[in-house]
Amino acid sequence: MINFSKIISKDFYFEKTEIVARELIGKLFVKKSANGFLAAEIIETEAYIADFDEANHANRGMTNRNQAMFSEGGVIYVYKIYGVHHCVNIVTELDGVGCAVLIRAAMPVSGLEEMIVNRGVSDENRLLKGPGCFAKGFDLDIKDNFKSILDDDIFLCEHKKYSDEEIAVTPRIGISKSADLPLRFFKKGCKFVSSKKFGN
DNA sequence: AACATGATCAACT
DNA sequence: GTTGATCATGTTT
Repeated sequence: MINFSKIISKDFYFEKTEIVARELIGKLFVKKSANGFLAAEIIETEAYIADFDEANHANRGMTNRNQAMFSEGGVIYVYKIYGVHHCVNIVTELDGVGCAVLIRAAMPVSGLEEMIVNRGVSDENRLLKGPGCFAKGFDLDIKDNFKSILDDDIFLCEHKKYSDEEIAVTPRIGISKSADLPLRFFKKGCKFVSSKKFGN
C-alpha cells in the first residue's frame, strides 16, 4: 500500500502556471475506485498560460466548453478532442484568469489491473502514455469536468522530487498556434514520455 | 504516413 | 439552425 498522506494543498495551484506545470512532475495522481486506489506518477505536462497564448482554449474568452478553466486553481477541466479522446487539465492561478496544466503522461504505480481494463491494452509502458491514454486509464471524462483535485476521490500527493537537470523543457506537442513557447515539461529519458522526438 | 472520429466555435443565414 | 474549419490524439500500416 502506498502512502497517500502528503496531499498537495490548495495553495500550490495558485502559483504561476509554468511553475505548477514544472512542479507537477514527480507528484502522484490518485483516484479512488471501487476496488481501491488508482495512482500514477506524473511524468509529462504542458502549461497553457493566460496571456499571448493562442493555443489556450481560454484565450478568446469564456465558451461553453472552457468554463471550467475560469474556476480557481485546483479545479479539473476535461474536454473531448478529435471526437475520440479526453484530455485532463488542472486549473491554475486565481478565479477568472483562465489557465491550466494539461497532464500528458504518467507512470502507473497502483491499480494497474484496473487501468488495463479501462484502457483495453496490457502494455504497462503505454497505459498512461499520452493525454488521451491518461484520461482513459484513470476513467476520467466529461463527467469529471468541474470536479476538485482536492476531493476525497481525486487528489494529488507528494511523491518524488526532481532537480532542474532531470527535467526537460520543450515546445508543446500537437498545436499550431503559439507553437514556439517552451511550456512542455517532462522527466528526461523516461520511457513513459509521450513523444518519441525528444529526450526519450 | 494515413486515418478514424465527433465536439466546438465563429460566422453566417 | 446550419456550415465548415479546426483540433492539447492514438493506433495502425
